[in-house]
Amino acid sequence: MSTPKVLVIAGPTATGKTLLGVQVAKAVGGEVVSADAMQVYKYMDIGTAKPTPDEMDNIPHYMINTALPWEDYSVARYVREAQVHVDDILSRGKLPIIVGGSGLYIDSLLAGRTFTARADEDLRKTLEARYDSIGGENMLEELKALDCERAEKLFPNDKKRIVRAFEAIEMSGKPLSEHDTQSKTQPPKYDGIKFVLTFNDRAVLYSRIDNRVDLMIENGLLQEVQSLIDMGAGRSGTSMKAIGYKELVDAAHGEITQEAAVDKIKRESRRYAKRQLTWFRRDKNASWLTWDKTPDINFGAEKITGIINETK
RNA sequence: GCCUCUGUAGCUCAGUUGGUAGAGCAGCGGACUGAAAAUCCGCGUGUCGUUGGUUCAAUUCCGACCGGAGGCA
Repeated sequence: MSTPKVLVIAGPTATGKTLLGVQVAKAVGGEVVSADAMQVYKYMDIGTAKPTPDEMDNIPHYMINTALPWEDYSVARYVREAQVHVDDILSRGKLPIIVGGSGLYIDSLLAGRTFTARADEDLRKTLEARYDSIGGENMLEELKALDCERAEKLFPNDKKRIVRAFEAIEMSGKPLSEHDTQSKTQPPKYDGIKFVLTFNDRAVLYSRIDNRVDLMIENGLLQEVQSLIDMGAGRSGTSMKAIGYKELVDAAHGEITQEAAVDKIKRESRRYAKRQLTWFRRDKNASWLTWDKTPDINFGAEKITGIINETK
């Protein structure tokens, strides 16, 4: 049995992924599986640029609104749930189209990765407290004895990953590096035909991002954030770390002005787009679709459709 | 028109008692295996307004010019 083929449309924010995904879906008989770490949250529509029913245009979309903003979410959960949809689409003879900008989610889904369990709240808190009290240097030194390979890749300030490395050992009884190495030997679950969207000129991408943020504000992002606060979405949750939300929550608490918040959202979005590009550049199997001034959806859809039909 | 101040990185500015310059912000590159829109690592990117002069050497001193701010008229 050969590895099933799926289409991937990735790229930084504001490059036309949503529209292109739908158009290709219509052309080849596909359904969209979103790969976006923030669109999974219900009630977060404007700030995550979630596709509207209009934009979806009767093409089924999965992995959107599958979690609540106050829930803990993770790649592991994403992969588990998304796989079910991808397999279901395949079983009906249709093409799964993975559309999104969360590189880790896309790669993990294609690889069919499994993850070592996460710690319960208590263990994590204990590890974090230890990091805070003895410091990153010492913590890394201790990690060397348990998982040298992992420790050498990490920096003292990377609290999140250091804590996670200890946690993984506690939960699985083996070093994280061992798990990673082992997982790399697994054959991929899906064969992704990958496309990455971007702009020829970085400045064009950035000005689109700025415009998009202004539009989000016009469309009521402030109210959306306020209603999330009213619903009790605390600042500590993952969802409220999303760009556009954390800044406006700060503004709602009077810590920064609204104007400063909007500027920061733009800047953070630009940086995020840059990080996304770094991630996708690493993938040598991806084809790039480089727009000039504006996304040429028809051109892109034709090109992708052509390639899909060839590989059938 | 005259006088004073000012012109250094994309922006705000520091600095060189003459030996071609450095901070913050912005920006750029990279990493990433249960928080990933998260988290972390690395990198000054510059005809020092222009043009003459003095000098072994000028971004620095002097002159002129151009641009900006203020004052007097």
